[in-house]
Amino acid sequence: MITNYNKHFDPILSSFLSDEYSVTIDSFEFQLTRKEFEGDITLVVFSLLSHVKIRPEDLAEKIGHYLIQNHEAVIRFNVVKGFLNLLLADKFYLNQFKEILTKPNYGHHIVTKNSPTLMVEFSSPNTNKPLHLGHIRNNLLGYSVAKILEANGKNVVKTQIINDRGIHICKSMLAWKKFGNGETPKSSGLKGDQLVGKYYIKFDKEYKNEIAYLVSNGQIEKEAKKNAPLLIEAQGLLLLWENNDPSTLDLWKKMNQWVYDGFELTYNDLGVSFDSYYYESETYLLGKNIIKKGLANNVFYKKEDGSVWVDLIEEGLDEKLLLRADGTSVYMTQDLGTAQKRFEDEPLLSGMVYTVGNEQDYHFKVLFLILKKLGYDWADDLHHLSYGMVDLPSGKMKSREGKVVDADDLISEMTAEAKNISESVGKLDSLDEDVRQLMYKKIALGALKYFILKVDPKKKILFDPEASIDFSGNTGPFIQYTHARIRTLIQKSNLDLEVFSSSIALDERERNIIKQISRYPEAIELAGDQYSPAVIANFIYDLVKSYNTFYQNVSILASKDDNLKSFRIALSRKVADIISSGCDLLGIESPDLM
RNA sequence: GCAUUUUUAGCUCAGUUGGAUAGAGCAACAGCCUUCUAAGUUGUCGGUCAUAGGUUUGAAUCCUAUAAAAUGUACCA
Repeated sequence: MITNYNKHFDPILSSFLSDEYSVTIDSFEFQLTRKEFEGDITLVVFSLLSHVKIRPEDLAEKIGHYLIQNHEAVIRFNVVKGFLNLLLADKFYLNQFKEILTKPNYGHHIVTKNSPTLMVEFSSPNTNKPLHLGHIRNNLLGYSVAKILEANGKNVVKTQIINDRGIHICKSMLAWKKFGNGETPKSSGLKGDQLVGKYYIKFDKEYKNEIAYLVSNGQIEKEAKKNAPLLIEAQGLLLLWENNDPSTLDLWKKMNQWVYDGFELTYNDLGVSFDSYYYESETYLLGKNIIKKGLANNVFYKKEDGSVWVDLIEEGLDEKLLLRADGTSVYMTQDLGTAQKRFEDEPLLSGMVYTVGNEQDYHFKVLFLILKKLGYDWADDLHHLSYGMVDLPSGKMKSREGKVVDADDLISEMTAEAKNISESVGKLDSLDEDVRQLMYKKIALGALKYFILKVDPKKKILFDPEASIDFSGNTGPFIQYTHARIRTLIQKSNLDLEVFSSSIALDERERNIIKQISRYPEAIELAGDQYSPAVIANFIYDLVKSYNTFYQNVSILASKDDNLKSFRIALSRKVADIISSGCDLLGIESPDLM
């Protein structure tokens, strides 16, 4: 179904049906005509039959005749079963195109101070290990969705909650203390997050050794896992941290800072950024006041041992623990508190989007339900942007075991590959060395981002490091390349003004392009409704395909007719603008040269 | 066991929310660079839309059952 023709045809169809059959229908269903039939758009007549009791062919025929006589855009029609195919005048498309040209930020809704504010949370890393491919998907998705929501007229606050405390952080701290010999990012030349990650892996290795040793001395594995000295020591460190032990806090701050510095570099490479930050070390005690409130309202209840629970069995879920018997909070408690805090921090906030993997579908279902039960009016405006895992052929990535596709490694490998390919096809040779290096990176990231964003978020991605990511076909570089080609074409055209009259006979390919670009606003809205960059990616790809067949078959600059040439350049420019805009929504750069 | 999600060409994915004869890329094969950039383009090959029922004028799309896979299943975060 398409909607951008409704404003042109709904009124006239509506009045026809009311005059002829005394029925009131004010919206009609159109679709693009299949290429094996003559026509541009197709009115699907079937859905009208419940109101008008005649054969679909007859109704279609009548409507067709009426439109020819009463709507200047319709020049021919044919009827196949219940489908009324309408052929529209070139002038209609030219006018449509001219209308598009007058809208500077075509497809984007304007954001004002009064627009609703949304918080989009993504990234949310642990500070004990570097980012891997799974985090890349999270970052790209969150960032792109934030952009898409902006394009849909929302004020967006991009935020992340940093998981900077807990036993896992203490593990890497302890390993560094014991085995690090004072190693720093400076002394080792390692990126800070890589360095800390190294000690997280080191901990796991030594810990496993200890378990093996204990088991060989007769302990059961389950016991050995609890009794290993390293684990006990790490737990001790967590206790010291919670009691604000100065030297522990110092080490914690120092190592976290290394990680933040390292992450910053990776975020820069990925081109993502944030407007605000939340730290779990500051929020992990929040939420207890909500528990009190819930108890007072009988939304929650207390068990004999003093633990607090919520009963969601009526909603088809389970009972969920909110506060342990000893009064300490759990993950859910924190999230309740953090949500509330954010609405206090941002007075204009009207909703939130959580970019978190589908492992936590259940958690967010429960979280949102509890907030709703507690009566927060914003509880209906929370959305869990759930996405599938990125798996390796060998299974799940496990950073403890070092079985990951490291984000930094992947980016540098792809940059090297972009360089290889550029050199072998002889592109970019004219550029300076440093500009060229930047270009390789833009192309590499274009490939990576598109590879990830073009698939529906909820589907899992299987990434084969052996196969690597393509640079030709349905890929980011293909889109970037088409964009660059159009930009140089425009430059070579040397036209000061792209003004043209409406007396042009359009080529079928040109009509197709106009049809496609006129649907860009729909695509942006759909992407926003579905929180799915894939919608944009696929839209842009289709447009690029259409433009390429046009480009391949029409010598644009060779045209003797200035009017036609102006039109074609204007069309090309609009296509380039939309590609560029779409890439921007995906966080992909679209260089003018390539 | 229960819950959620996924299943479309050899591989990776689309499929405009129920419309006509299901589309791309990769891979394989055959063409197109003296013409605006060949990371391109034209064509060939490739389909029991997991399976079986149902609803409907019409189903890859909605419902039910079955199968396979992934994830979750509460005092980890």
